[in-house]
Amino acid sequence: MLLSASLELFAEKGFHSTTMDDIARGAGVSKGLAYNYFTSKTEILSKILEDRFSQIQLALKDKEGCSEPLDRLEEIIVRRLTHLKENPLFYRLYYALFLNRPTEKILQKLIAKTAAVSGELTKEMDHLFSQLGANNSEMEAVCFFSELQGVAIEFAISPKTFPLDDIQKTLIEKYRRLYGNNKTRDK
Amino acid sequence: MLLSASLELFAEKGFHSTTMDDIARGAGVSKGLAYNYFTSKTEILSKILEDRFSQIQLALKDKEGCSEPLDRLEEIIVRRLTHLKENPLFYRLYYALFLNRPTEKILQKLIAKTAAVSGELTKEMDHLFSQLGANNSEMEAVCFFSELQGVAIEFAISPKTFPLDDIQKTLIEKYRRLYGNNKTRDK
Amino acid sequence: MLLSASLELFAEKGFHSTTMDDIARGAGVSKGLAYNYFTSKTEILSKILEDRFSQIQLALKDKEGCSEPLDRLEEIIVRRLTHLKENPLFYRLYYALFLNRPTEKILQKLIAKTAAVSGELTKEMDHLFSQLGANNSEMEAVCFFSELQGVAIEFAISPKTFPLDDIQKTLIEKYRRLYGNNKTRDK
Amino acid sequence: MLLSASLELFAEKGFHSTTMDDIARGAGVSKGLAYNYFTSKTEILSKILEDRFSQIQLALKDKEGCSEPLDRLEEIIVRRLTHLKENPLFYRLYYALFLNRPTEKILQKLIAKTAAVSGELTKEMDHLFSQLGANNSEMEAVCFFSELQGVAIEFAISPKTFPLDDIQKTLIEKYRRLYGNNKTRDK
DNA sequence: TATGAATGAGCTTTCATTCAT
DNA sequence: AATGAATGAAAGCTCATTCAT
Repeated sequence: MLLSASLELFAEKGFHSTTMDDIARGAGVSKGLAYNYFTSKTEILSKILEDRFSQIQLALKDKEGCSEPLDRLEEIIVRRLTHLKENPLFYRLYYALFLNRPTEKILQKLIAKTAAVSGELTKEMDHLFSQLGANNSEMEAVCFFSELQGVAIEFAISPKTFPLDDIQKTLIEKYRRLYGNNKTRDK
Repeated sequence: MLLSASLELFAEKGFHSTTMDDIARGAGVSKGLAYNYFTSKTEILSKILEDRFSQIQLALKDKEGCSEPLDRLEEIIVRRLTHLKENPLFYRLYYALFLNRPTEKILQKLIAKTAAVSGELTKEMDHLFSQLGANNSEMEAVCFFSELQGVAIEFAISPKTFPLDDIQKTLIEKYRRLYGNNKTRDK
Repeated sequence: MLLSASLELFAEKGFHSTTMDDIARGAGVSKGLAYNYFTSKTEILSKILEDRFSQIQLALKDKEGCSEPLDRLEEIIVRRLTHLKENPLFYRLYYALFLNRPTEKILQKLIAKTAAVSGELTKEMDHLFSQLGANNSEMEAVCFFSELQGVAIEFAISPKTFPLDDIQKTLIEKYRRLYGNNKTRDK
Repeated sequence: MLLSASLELFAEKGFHSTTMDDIARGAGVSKGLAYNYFTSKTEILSKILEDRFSQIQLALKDKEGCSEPLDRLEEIIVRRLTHLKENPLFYRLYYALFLNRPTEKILQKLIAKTAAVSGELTKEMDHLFSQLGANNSEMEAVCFFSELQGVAIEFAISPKTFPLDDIQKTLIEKYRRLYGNNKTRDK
């Protein structure tokens, strides 16, 4: 309860503009009780990040099914955007943290961790794009990753108005058009 | 001087984590003098935003040259990413502000303004994509915009390591492949 | 149990640095239960003081035996230092309280009481020293009292390393040498 | 100014019972300004200790003059009690700290330092007492040291009523009587 | 009798802002 | 135009005390 109230406030107002009074009020408890559960405001933030972090890893990892590369690409897009759709607040907070790197050691570690995961994912995409016959699969992977990130951020900023489902379709279609013919071409 | 020092600090540490002492020290002036130039820390931020804002409008507006749609698309990408490359700090600050909406009225207005400009741009892109024969030109425009945003943010976060030039090429090539044949098809 | 745990903690960390959590944990009971026995943290402290206070009075009072003044002096030294050796924690707490006078009324009263007892004791010593032929028996008494106090504090601070037994011997010998010959001289 | 106000308050009420508001009010400045001078309440305390510490070392060190041992003993007593008379508040604070060892690292170090100095002094006294022909010069030194400490504490607790000058005389006379005849005896 | 979750007053500390110089 | 000492409101956090169970 406290964590979800905090997430909402952190995402909306930012970590620093959110006071412990805000959090306590938001969670319907006293400030003192909040400090029974967590030792500091920073710890609340890091717990939020940790909690979702494992989820994200599970949700986003390419399951390396035996399916076609293009299907896997689609699957990756869908999985990522679905997770995004279910956690808009978290992603908003997460990207905000990324943008102005916190000074706290713990948070820096967590952020570094997620960056490492993104790096891995990009490598996997690299492989996938090379399978799809991309000229420069590495750049293609980075580009793809940034693209998804961009969509994620736009949605995170205005989850109510951003047409995520349509964008998802558009994205998938785009990549199908880009790489759908390669194989036939190769033949 | 004061504005550029502030921009650097705001971008790096975030608005709230930057103190007026930091700013004064960074600009090599006294705190008192800073308050002769600006009435508040918030005003410094809003001046930074305003200053760049006109630039951005000039730099990014589609000049509606008579050239081919595909060339115009390329031009838009290049112009935007060039501007980004020249102002990484500003973009980092800008996106951070977008992510945790400030409570100050002035800042909210400025943000709303830039959002409006983005909206216009998206409309223009809509038109462009329809010229290019996109099925759903509106979504295509939003998607394109998000894509650029994503690249921008990735670069803003790590301007030294992100391969912006390569990504630019990749992006352009991608769109050329996506829409390059449409016309011939139409013929 | 609660009182002895409290004494240990108060003596070691000081009254203010000891929390009710510390006390409850130290005594192996819940915080709530501690408040069933005592109405406040201050009350715990005052009960500790009161409890030992009667002991002290009994233990230290000069029994005015019919023995020789010098023997009585020795007896007083022994009695006091023995009591000290058996209650190092209490003395440490007691002297600490004396040094920074607490603001609570109850504690002030208790401290005033013990001061009164010390005053009485000093008077008795005055009498004793005049029997022993001291020039300025009153100052001698105060001096003696301070001396014992000093030894007590040194021992209270580091009960494990301070050589109390040897010091006791030294003290006794010292006073025997100081006043041992007086009588014979007087003869 | 701030340091002396703090010393007064710390000595009177104890470190923990003194708030930064008390200190600021006592020094006639705002709380904020106090934090311009010192980074924390603990730092104020440690500065007080450090400041006086060098004084104490200078004031108390046995100058090892060529004079007679007994004269040197007297000199040591006089020097110490004079310094005490001039800094009653400091000594009160100092002894209080000694009694309930603070948890802060810096303070512990300072206290350890002073303890080391006391140790040295005791060694010097050991030497002096052996010169004076004491049976057990080490214990005699410890005893002497405790004695002075006891007088110091009594005075520190009630500087207005404790007859320090008379006690000083009494002490000196006592030691003269104890060791004054030794030499002649030896002859 | 016994618990520990819950409270809130009060503490230390920070920092945007002011102002005497 | 320029300084930085000074302010005070507000933040994070602690802990004696209460209370539902």
